[in-house]
Amino acid sequence: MSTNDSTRSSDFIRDIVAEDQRTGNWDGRVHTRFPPEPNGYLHIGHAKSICLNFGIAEEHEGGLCNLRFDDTNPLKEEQEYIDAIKEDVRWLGFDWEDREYFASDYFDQLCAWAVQLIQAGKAYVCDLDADQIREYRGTLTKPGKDSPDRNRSVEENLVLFERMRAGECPDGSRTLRAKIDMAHPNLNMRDPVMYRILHAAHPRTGNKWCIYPTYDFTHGQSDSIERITHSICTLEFENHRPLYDWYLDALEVYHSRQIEFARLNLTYTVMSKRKLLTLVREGYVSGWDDPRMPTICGLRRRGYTPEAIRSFCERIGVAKFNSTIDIALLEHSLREDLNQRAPRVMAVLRPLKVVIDNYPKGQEEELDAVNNPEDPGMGTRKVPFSRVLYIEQDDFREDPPKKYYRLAPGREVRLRYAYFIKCVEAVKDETTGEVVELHCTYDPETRGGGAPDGRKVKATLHWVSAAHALQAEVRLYDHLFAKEYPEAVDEGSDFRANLNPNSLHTLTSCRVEPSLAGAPAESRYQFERQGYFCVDSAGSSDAKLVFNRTVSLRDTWAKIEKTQNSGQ
RNA sequence: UGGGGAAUAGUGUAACGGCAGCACGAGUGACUCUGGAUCACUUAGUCUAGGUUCAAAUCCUAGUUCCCCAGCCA
Repeated sequence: MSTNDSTRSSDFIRDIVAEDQRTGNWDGRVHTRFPPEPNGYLHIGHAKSICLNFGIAEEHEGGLCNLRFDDTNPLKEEQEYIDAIKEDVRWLGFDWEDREYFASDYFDQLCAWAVQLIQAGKAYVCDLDADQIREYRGTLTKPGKDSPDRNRSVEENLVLFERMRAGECPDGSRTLRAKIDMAHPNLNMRDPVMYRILHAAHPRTGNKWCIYPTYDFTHGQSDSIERITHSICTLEFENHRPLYDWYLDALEVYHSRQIEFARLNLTYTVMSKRKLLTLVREGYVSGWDDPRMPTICGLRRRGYTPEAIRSFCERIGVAKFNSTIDIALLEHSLREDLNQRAPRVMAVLRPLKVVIDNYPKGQEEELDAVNNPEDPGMGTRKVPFSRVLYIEQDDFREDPPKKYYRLAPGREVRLRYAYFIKCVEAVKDETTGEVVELHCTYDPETRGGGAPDGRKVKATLHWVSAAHALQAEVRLYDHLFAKEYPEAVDEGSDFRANLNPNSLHTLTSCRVEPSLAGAPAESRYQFERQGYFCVDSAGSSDAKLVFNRTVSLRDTWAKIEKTQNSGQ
C-alpha cells in the first residue's frame, strides 16, 4: 500500500536496469562493479559512483557489485592506494564480499585475446613511435593515414608481438594496435593502441610483464570476464563506447552494456585526482587526509559520517548533465545526520573570564545537562559549576548593537543548565582597552536554568568552569578555495591562485567541559551553539585534545550582523 | 571546421503527449533553556524560433549555448 517504492529515488540508469529486469535481459541478473585506478585516494566524486554501483546492486534481489582495481598502468599505481581505497569503500558502508578483483589478474587472458585478434587479422604490431602515431592519427577534421606496418602478415605480427612480450624491444619502440579504420570520425577508432611496452614493475605482477594493455583493451574484457551486466562509468568514456563494443564483438565474448553518467563537481573545491595530488605534493594541504580535502579520508578526518555522504549522494541524483552541486547541500546532509546523533557538549573557543561575585568562594556543584535533545535516550551528564567561569568572547558586547541578545553591561542572560547571571562590570586592559574579565551576579533561584518567577531572558550562553575545564586545540576550517568555481581562472593563472588563505584557523587556548576527557579519535560532538566537532585522528591525545570543526551550526545572528554591517 | 553528448527556478533533480513537482539555497513568521533543531508560508523555471496536436518540457524542423575526444593515462 505504501508509495515508498514509487517515490524511491530513480534515475535514467536505474530505469534501464529496471527495464532489463522487466524484460528478462541478463537472465534477470544485476551485476555492477566499482573500478578505481589505484593511483590516488578516493574522493566524494567516487562516493557518487560507489553509491550508484553498490546501490543498484543492493536494490535488486541477488544483485552484486564487484570491487575491481583498474591497474593497467604500473607507472602511476601503488599498493598504498589499493589499501586506502579498500578502507574507504568499507568505511562508506559497502561490502564486496569475496569479489575483489584486479585487471592485472586478467593479463594472461588479455594477452591471449590479443593473439586471437592478431590471428583474426584484426590487430597488428606497429613500429611507429608516439610522435608518429599522433601524426598518422590525423585531426578532428582530417582523417588519419594508415601505418606502414598495417598490413604485416599474421605470422610476422605474431613473432613481433611475442618479441615485445619477451622483452626484446625497448619502451615505446612498438605497440600492438587494433586494425579498425584510420578515417573513422571517432578518433578512438583510428587503430587504437592495445598494448604498449613498459619495462616497469607492477605492484601486483612484479616483473612478469613488460607489455601492458591499455584501458580500452582491458576494461570491457574485464567486465566480460566478471559477467557484469551494467558497466557504469563517467561521461568522458562515452566516446570510447564504440571501441568498448568493438573489442567485445571482435572477441565474440560476453558483452556488458556500458552506460555513462555525469561526474560530480562541487563548489569551492576541485575534484580531479591530478589537482588533488598537486595540493598534496606542493604542501598546500597536510596530506590526502587533510580535513579540507574532498577525499573520503579527508572528510572522515573532518568528521563527516558515511551516512551523511550516502544521503548526499542519493539526493544529488544521477544524470548526463555536467553540473556543479552547491557544497551547502553536502553540509546540509551532514548537519541533518549529526543533529540526530552527536552528543552535545559545552566548549569555549575564545575564552572570556567571568567571575560570579556573589557565588561563594570555594563552592562548586554539579548540574544536569542533556546529552541530546533530539534523542532523550542518550541521557544526561553532570557539568561542574563554580565561581570563575569562561564564556565566549563573542557573547559579550560592551556596546550591544541592535538585535544583539547576549551579555552586555547590566544585562541578564542564562548560562545553559546553570543560572541567570547579570553583568555588573567589564574589566578592561588599561593599555589595549580590551575587555579581559567580567564581573557578574547570579540568581540562586534560577538553578538549572529556570526562573521560578517566570521572567525571561533573551539569550542562553554556553560556558565552562575555569577550574574544571580541559585545555584543547580547535581547528576551524573553511572552504579550501575562495572561489565558487576554482577552476575558472584567467589565462596564465591556475586553480592554485584561488586557494582560500583563511581555510584553516587554529585556536590553541580553548576550554572544554571535563566530560570530554579521553574522547576517542574521530568521535563527534556538537559544541553547543557553535557547530559539530570531532577529535582529530592524527594530532589528538589524552594529554592534548585536538578537535576539528566539521561544520558550523546555522548562525542566524551572523546573518543579521552581516546585513546590518552591509546596510551601513 | 569532424564525431559524440547535454540544456527545466539561484543550485541540483523529477515528469516518459494530459495540472511543471521535490530538495538545497534565499526570504517571512511561529516555537524554543542551543540566535541550534522543528514547523508554516513565500520566492523562483521548461535555451531560442517555427511546426504537429484538442493538448508539447516531452514529438518534428531549424538554430543557439555548453561539455567531451587528436595519451603508448584512466
